[in-house]
Amino acid sequence: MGSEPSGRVAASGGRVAVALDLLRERNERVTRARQAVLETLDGTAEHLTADEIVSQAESIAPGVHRATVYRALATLGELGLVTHTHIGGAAAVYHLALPAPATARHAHLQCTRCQAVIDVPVDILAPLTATLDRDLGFQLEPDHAALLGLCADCRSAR
Amino acid sequence: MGSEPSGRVAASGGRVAVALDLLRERNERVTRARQAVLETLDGTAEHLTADEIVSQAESIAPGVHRATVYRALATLGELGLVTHTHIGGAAAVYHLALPAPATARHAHLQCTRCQAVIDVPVDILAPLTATLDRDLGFQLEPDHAALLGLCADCRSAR
DNA sequence: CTGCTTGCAAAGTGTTTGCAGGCCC
DNA sequence: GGGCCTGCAAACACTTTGCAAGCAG
Repeated sequence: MGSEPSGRVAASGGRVAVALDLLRERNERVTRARQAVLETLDGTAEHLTADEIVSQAESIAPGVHRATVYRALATLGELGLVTHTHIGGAAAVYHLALPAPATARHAHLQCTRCQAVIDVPVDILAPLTATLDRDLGFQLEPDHAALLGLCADCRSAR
Repeated sequence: MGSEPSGRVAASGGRVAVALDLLRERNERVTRARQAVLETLDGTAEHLTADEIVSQAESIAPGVHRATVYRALATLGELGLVTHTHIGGAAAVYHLALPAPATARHAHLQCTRCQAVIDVPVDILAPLTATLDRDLGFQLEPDHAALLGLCADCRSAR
């Protein structure tokens, strides 16, 4: 399944390795729990909820605790390595913000009927971002909360 | 304080009265709890959380229960009389969607630093709404979730 | 060693649900 | 009087926190 030659993380080039380096750089400790969280996030293109991260991290670092995952996500978030998005009023989803914090960012649309989450490039929000900036001085974080509405399927279905 | 001549709700013209009429029209029951919720929402220009609505409704209809307020808000929401907005990952805020369901709607910006909530006319989101509609067939509900970012004050402060 | 991190358990929000009784129509 | 609504309590989902032990540096 994995593209790594061995069971270990690649020594260079991998996003996890980059993240771990940044941890060391900031004098944050490199722990099994944090590695497991980073590898989990690196291993999926999906948006993972904290609970899903717990499950998957569990298989990398058995015994890792839910609370620890939350704390790791908070720390990694403060360092800018991980971002989260609030989906409606429910659980937040997390993703790795690497290689560059501003690259490949996407916003989320969620359907209020079927709950589907649709990724859209942040570009779509660029005009709005500019407007809010110009008119109100508000610096939008376009990927920090999902936009809610009805998806195409549910619109035609009802 | 109030602009009503007596302690009772005005027989006509009041938003609460309009809402109650619509309830009857839909064969939904007009109960003390629902009235209290509507009057509470009518009485403030603020965005109220469910908990704040409970407190204030309590003084109109003593003994009204939290769960009942949630159910009333759900029912009123389904009828289009009340809308709610998810503010970040925290409690939703509710407002009366009257007189007309599509009038005076506003979106919410929330500052991720100072938590302030800023109202903006939905017009600002019109271009985005049009883009999402055209490109993806997604029907945005611009006031259903707050947009997160940094407010002008916090931007300059840091 | 020093103290940041973890595991555990428990508490804290915000919201929903099952049930029996009560009120609206 | 029939059935929708309510009050109550308990459960629920997500997240946070206090504390003692553990591991990173």
